[in-house]
Amino acid sequence: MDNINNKDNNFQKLADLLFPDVTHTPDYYEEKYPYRKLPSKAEVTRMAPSPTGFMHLGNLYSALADERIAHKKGGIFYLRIEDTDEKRKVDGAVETIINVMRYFNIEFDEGAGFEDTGADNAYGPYFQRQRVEIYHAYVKELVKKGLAYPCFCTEEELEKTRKKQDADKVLTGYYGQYATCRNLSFEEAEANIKAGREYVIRLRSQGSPDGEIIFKDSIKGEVKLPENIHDIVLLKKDGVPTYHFAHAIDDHLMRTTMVIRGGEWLASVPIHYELFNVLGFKMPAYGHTALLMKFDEETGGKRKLSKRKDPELSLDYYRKDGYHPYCMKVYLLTLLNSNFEEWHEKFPDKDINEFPFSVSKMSQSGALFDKDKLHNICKNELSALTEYEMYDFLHNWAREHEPEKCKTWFKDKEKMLGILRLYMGIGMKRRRKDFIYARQVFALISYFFDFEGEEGVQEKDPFRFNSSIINEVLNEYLKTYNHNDDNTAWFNKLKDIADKYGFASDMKAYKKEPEKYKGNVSDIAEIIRIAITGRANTPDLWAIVHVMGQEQMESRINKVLGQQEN
RNA sequence: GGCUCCAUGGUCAAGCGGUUAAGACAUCGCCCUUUCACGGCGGUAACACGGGUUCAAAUCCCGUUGGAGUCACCA
Repeated sequence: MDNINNKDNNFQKLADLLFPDVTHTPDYYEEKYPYRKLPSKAEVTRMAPSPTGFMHLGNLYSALADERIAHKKGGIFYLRIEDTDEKRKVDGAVETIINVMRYFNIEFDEGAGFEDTGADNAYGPYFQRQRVEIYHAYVKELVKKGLAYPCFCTEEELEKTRKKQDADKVLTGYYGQYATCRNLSFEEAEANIKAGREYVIRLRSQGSPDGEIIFKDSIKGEVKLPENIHDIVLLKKDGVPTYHFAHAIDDHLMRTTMVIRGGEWLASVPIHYELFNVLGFKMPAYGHTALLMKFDEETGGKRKLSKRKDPELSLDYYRKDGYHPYCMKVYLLTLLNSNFEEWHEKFPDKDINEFPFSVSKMSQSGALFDKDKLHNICKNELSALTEYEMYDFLHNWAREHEPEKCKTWFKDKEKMLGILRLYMGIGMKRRRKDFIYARQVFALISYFFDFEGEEGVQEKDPFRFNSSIINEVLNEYLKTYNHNDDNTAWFNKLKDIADKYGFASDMKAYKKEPEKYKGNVSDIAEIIRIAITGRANTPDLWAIVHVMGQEQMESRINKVLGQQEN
């Protein structure tokens, strides 16, 4: 009995030695951060990035899930910055994160960066580095209970035992008999500290090697995992917590009810399980999302998105190319909830935020990022905009990414609107679907503007006839052209050209006996189209000429005629 | 390698013991069309393999194989 008391006493002494300045107890914080008063079923979720400022599609993917889960039932979605690793810090990252999320229409209710915005922010601070005294209070408590201890092992020593474990083919790590600092006496620890040796604080794991936990994941269902037996690091030598420990404290104190995170975290659930247990916290619900995958050209297989290897999947990239945020959201939602696509098609006019998002409908296996699908969605969504919305979207994008064109192309608003109407098929029976993203749109319509600088014919859309035919057709076209012709009269002239040079003006006749002709009226139109626009695919030619004007059209054709003669 | 998760067409996916195995993207063909598109119709194409359980298996169980994730004083 004396022995036990003595031991407890030593833990208390150790705790005071380690954390002489910690005055608050866990109870203080429990009271300071009470349970949130929220409607029933409302979830509290969060996004918790490290402040590198780099975000890729995968981050948006799970942030969107978090946001939907919180906001569909009046919950809270907040931003916490996990800046415990000094090396990862990048200036301005928080602003970047908030701005990127805002670009995609994902708003936080509170958190980092919202200190002066009138948000409640009652559960802050939201930067982990500003929370060290909180972490210390809890660690001190653990030390006092004998559930944590200082470890003085150096990196070299750790490396040495790891190698030995490897050689012996046993589990690597700091646990059991390998956890040498576990049983240091108070006096030894005290001597080490007085000698100025650096140390970390480790958990004294209570797990057993053949223990098993059954964990219920909101997405994956029941998962059997081995108990944690590692004496994991709680506080690094600079006194800052590791991710695991900070996660337990923060999500408990910030009263998070559901943690949606990437599947790469599933393997550390046993650690979190023990941590919550040892701290006396109730675990939040967890949903481990399937990772968004990418086809790897090198290996010919799938792998998770990597920020180093896939810069083209960074959210910045999508902004730079001018993908409309709404389209991105629709795409991600179709990946996130398999029934979304159907719902969206059924109720195209409903706000996508009204979709009953469901965690249980989330995919189990990793979806391959599919650019074709994204583009298809972009085409569809963009074709539903008005020309004015499109104008504003392009204008805003250009202001940031194409400042030159922003000045020149948008000088004549009516002209630009005319082009957009033409390309979007506004006023036609059906909308066209040519537009995918801003940069692509600019490339599509460039011939209306960069007329002088650009060469006539783009390589991928070359003429399919020889130059003498092209010359004949173009010359005849210019000769007979009358800017006052209406669409029908204009097209009849194309037919005349067809007849004159051995092309079929009647499609049905052509189909019956194609060998009798050089081609058909469609080929005539193609030649003229390519000459004027440099492209084989454009909207109605007559309309194009009436937006660009006769002069520009003629100048363009003459230029091609000049090239053909050389 | 240990542990874990996953496995339906090229891609995303419905499917929860009995289906002609949906749908979307991509692809191909036809139709519509005075040119480009849009649109309409149709085609090709899948339950990884092997054992069970069952009257009946894509569906449940066990193995195999394959893919992915993770094993830090990074998150």
